[in-house]
Amino acid sequence: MTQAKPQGRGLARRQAMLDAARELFLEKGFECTSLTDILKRSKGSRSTLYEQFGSKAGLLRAMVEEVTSTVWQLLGDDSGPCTFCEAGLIELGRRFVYSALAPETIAVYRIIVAEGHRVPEIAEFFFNTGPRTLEHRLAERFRAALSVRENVGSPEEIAQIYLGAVLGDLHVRQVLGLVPHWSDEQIDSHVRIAVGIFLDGVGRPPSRVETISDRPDSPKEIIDLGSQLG
Amino acid sequence: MTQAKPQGRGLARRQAMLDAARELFLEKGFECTSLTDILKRSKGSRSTLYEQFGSKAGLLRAMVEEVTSTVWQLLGDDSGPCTFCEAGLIELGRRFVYSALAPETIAVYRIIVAEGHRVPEIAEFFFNTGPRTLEHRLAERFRAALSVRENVGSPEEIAQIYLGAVLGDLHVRQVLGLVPHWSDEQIDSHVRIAVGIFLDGVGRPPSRVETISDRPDSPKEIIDLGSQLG
DNA sequence: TATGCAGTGTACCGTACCGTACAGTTTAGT
DNA sequence: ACTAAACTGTACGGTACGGTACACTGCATA
Repeated sequence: MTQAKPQGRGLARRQAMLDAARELFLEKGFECTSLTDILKRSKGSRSTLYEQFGSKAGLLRAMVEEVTSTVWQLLGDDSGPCTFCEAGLIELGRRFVYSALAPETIAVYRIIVAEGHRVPEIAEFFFNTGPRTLEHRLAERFRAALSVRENVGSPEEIAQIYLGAVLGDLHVRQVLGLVPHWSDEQIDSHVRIAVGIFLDGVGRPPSRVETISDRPDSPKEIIDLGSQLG
Repeated sequence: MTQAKPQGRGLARRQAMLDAARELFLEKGFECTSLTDILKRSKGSRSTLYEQFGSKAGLLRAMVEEVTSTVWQLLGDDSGPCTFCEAGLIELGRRFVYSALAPETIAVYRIIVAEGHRVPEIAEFFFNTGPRTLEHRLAERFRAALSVRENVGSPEEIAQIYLGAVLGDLHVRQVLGLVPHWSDEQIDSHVRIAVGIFLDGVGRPPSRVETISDRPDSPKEIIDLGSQLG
């Protein structure tokens, strides 16, 4: 991302300013970063900045698009693992969570949440490039893999629930700054558990249609879920 | 919330200012709302505001605490429906989603995300009062209801996954302003589906231990989930 | 070397806003 | 009715920032 002179001095200055903006927005947020801060770090001049981006919002827009495009790239290639075996769901979930929790993603998310009303289209760009695309790809596969059963909802809804389960509250905690950083082990473990529940469920109270012996693959662990009705 | 003269003029003015601040922060965000705006709406004076709250951040803090305390109140009473039958999980999920998507909650969340670094403790207050408390209550019940099975994680983790699944991406979409408002039917349907998956799962590929005939409660709908390995 | 353009550095303008000060006005208690 | 305190309204200071203007510099080409 930080490389010199793609072509001509102009683009080099543009990139330097984008880099400085990205770093500073990530460190201090958008509002608290002044153009002077950015110029101090990028060694550029005010005139050049306005020539390249037109306004502070223009700079934000360019920076968000750059970060968004690169951070979700992991999810773009279908050449990954198999998608709907358990291992595939785990690997996909891992990639999604890593992308969603990357510091750049979190910073961009913070900025969009705060400034979204001023530059509305960037929120759409962010969400469409990331979660929405993934949801669609997942839903497509789900549609092919699952014949619909009543009360189970559309493939899109199932995909949304899968992503929600896999992400849990990791994202909220990160965005609110309640956690310094999640370790790889924590993420892996969380995703693994979520996928397990997504596939098998935690088990239904025995007072319903099924009996324990109806589920020979996991008999003991759902023993008294139903006795808790309070 | 908007009532006159709890006791003395002071508290009345304080409440009027809090109300105006809540409304305006909700409409325009924190940064874009000036004290002049608030004073214009609350009919109060600048001096009184500083006497009551000390600073703009103090006003924010008071407003966030008020909203947070009231909006999660729905979740506070255990006298609700049974907690772990399917109906109970659905009802609890509904309440959680409604609280999380309430306009006041969304607005407060936006503000905290944007200004959290300036007033760090309010983010903690928000999360602890809402999701964290609920997670703990859920986990406690889960611990009692489920005997642990290997690879399934702690009750806390299961609770987090439950909340994540139930919320799906509704919250993100709302926060990013991509949706005007969710209808009650949409929320109800989403929660119902999520709880279904949480309890039963979507079904595991037949290439694993179980066979189709092992799950007589939902035989047809999981036919070729495994054939999709990419 | 001469020329022109791209980029630089800085000074400046207008504006918006937080926070304070202060004189005037309303309310409540005696 | 008198007085003290609470509240109002406004004006002002200080500051920070976005955006513009403009003179200056360095590099590349003819």
